[in-house]
Amino acid sequence: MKATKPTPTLYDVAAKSGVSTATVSRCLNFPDQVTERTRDKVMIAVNALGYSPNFGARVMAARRTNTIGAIIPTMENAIFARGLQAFQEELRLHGFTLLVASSSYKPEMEEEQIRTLVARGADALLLIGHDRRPEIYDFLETQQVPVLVTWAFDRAQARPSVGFDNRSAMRHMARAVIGMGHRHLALISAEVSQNDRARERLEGIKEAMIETGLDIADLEIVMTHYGIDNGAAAFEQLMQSPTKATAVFCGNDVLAVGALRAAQVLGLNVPGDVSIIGFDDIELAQVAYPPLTTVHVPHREMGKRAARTLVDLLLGGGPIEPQELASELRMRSSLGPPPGYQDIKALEDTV
Amino acid sequence: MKATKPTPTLYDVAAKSGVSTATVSRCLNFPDQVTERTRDKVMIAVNALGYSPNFGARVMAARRTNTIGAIIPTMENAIFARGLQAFQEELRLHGFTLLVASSSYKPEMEEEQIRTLVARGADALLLIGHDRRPEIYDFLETQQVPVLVTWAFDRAQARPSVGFDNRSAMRHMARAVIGMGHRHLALISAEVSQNDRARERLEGIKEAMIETGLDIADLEIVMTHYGIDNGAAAFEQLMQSPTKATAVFCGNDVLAVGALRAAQVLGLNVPGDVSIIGFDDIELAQVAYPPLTTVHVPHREMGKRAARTLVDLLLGGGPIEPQELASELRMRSSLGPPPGYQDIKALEDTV
DNA sequence: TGTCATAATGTAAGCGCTTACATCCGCCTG
DNA sequence: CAGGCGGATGTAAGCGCTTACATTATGACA
Repeated sequence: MKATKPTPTLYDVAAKSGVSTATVSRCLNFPDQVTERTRDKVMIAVNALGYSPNFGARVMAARRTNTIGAIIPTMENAIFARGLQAFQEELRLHGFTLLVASSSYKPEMEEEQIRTLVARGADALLLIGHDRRPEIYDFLETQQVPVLVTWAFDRAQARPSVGFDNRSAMRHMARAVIGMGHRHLALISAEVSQNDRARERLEGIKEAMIETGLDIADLEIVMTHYGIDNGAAAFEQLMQSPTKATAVFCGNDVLAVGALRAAQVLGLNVPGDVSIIGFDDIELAQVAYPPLTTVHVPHREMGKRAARTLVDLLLGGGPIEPQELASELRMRSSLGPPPGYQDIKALEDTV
Repeated sequence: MKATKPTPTLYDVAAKSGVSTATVSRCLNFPDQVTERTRDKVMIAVNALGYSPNFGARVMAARRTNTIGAIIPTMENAIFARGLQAFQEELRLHGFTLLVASSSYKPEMEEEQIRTLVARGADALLLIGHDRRPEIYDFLETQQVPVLVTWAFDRAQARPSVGFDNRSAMRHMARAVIGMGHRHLALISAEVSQNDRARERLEGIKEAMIETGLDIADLEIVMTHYGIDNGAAAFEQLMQSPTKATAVFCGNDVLAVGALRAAQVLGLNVPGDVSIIGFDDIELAQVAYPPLTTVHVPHREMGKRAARTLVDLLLGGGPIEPQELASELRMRSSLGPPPGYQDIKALEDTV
């Protein structure tokens, strides 16, 4: 195309500084294996030439890329952003680079991205959630690319993960909601068939209902895609149902904010007429009106730990240590007692 | 580390299918240069062996990575997320991969990231805004890595950009605000010294003030870092000033949402007591309470165009065509007339 | 059937780096 | 002062692929 002045190579640096290529390479990769004198000579040449090592050649010769790939469902909102940022920062600290791709919550797309990242030489992969065709895991195994799952923690799963227990987090929240007196519950969720996180959150609600003697058949569920507008539409749909729920759980904060908006449009008071509960605790949750009761996920901590885990694995070689992080309930004003509520619980307590 | 069964190479495939390595390579890269018969033979071998080309080797031999790097100031909030997502989607369509890094709004960090991405063989770079030490641009030139600037558009700058004119966008907004009767203006901005976007936005306000006969010395400015809490703190500071502003511009929506929250805490009615104006129009802006008047930036379109531009450049080789996109005012309820306002403008109009 | 343009395939030279191994040098020991 | 040792440096063999160029097969045409 344009063959102007060629980029300087290791040979140029070696020639200019009067040492061998091996020494230059060592200067760059293992500075302490080289005399200070030599190192200075070399660095001067490096700077003078504006030399920068060729990635491809380096990868090929060293047979590793120092790159870690991550595939998140979406970049469009802040759900994964904070965790990913922390992940990246930690990786950088250890000299690794992050390669990000997003799958738009589509499994086929995720598979393609996995293949792409592997083809690009990712030394390891960070994936969100466990649900995935076994073929993919086989492929990863064949290619000898280690995988760490995050945003979920489930001992029952074969793959190691660094994350939190979606089910128990949601169970805790549901208990709190039921404890406030709510009996008519609803859930706006993502499709659960290929999303273990969504499925686990749903299960959490069911478990809490069973514990407290509610009939899980009464849980009204609307499945939709994540998105503010979808959340709003789903909420409207729920409000048209005959058994009007007094508490609407949402699969994440984005849906919940949509629900909040729809409530406003419908002239419903939150939490006076209906309570709305989110999940994730992204910035949106605090800023929404009214502020959203939600499950706080330790995004940054999770990202950081995931990075450390992967780095340890890649450098040390030891097996991955699964880690469970705690999530917390953030009680804000979008949750209150159901309309016309008398303190049944207080009554029960006296029994 | 672990030297189990080695990954199959192009040679293995060639041997297994009884053709030369060149033919295998062509099969994979330019299928139509090869007979169907041969192609089938080769593909069978590829599948049988589970062959996947080695990225490093490919990069080295072909001298390009099909990777484009982007450095954004932050991943933590949604400011750049949507644009980046669109950028990535479009790149993917053309077979390019995106390498993202974030600089936390720190110039030194950005420089380091630039070097890292170049070292990783990015074929081109997408950068936010123009402000950057000349040395960096020199480096990029030496390395022959083309750069596209986005999130800004300024004909006066040497580098090509695909974006919008921050100054004129803010000028339009300021005109509208002044037109509503506001005379006491304030701005919460990021430090402008190394941020041309922030600087241009400030200039836009000043221009509008000059146009309308206001004294730019009266514009109260608080500089802070982007962040909800910083926005809140800055707003509180402004509200303590003797000449209380009736309209507070914010460098972006994140700051504005912080201001909104601070107003609520201070018991100020928005826009009754004070108007608050954002910039960017991210999701937060619509969801905030009251909904934020802001400058709508065509994030997705910008990302997409930037991707196309870079792809065209890399494939076609033609020079980069700078493109200016339009931004729009989004008038929502956080902006209203100043307290006790009489319609001076209507009066003026009759003159 | 022989020619010749054209398409298909093969040959082999790198791409720029890392690293195992060889060499060299300086200095300590006996 | 010879011998030996260890640290610094040099030599050169690949890493797995692409691609310019050489060679061979194909088939249209006279």
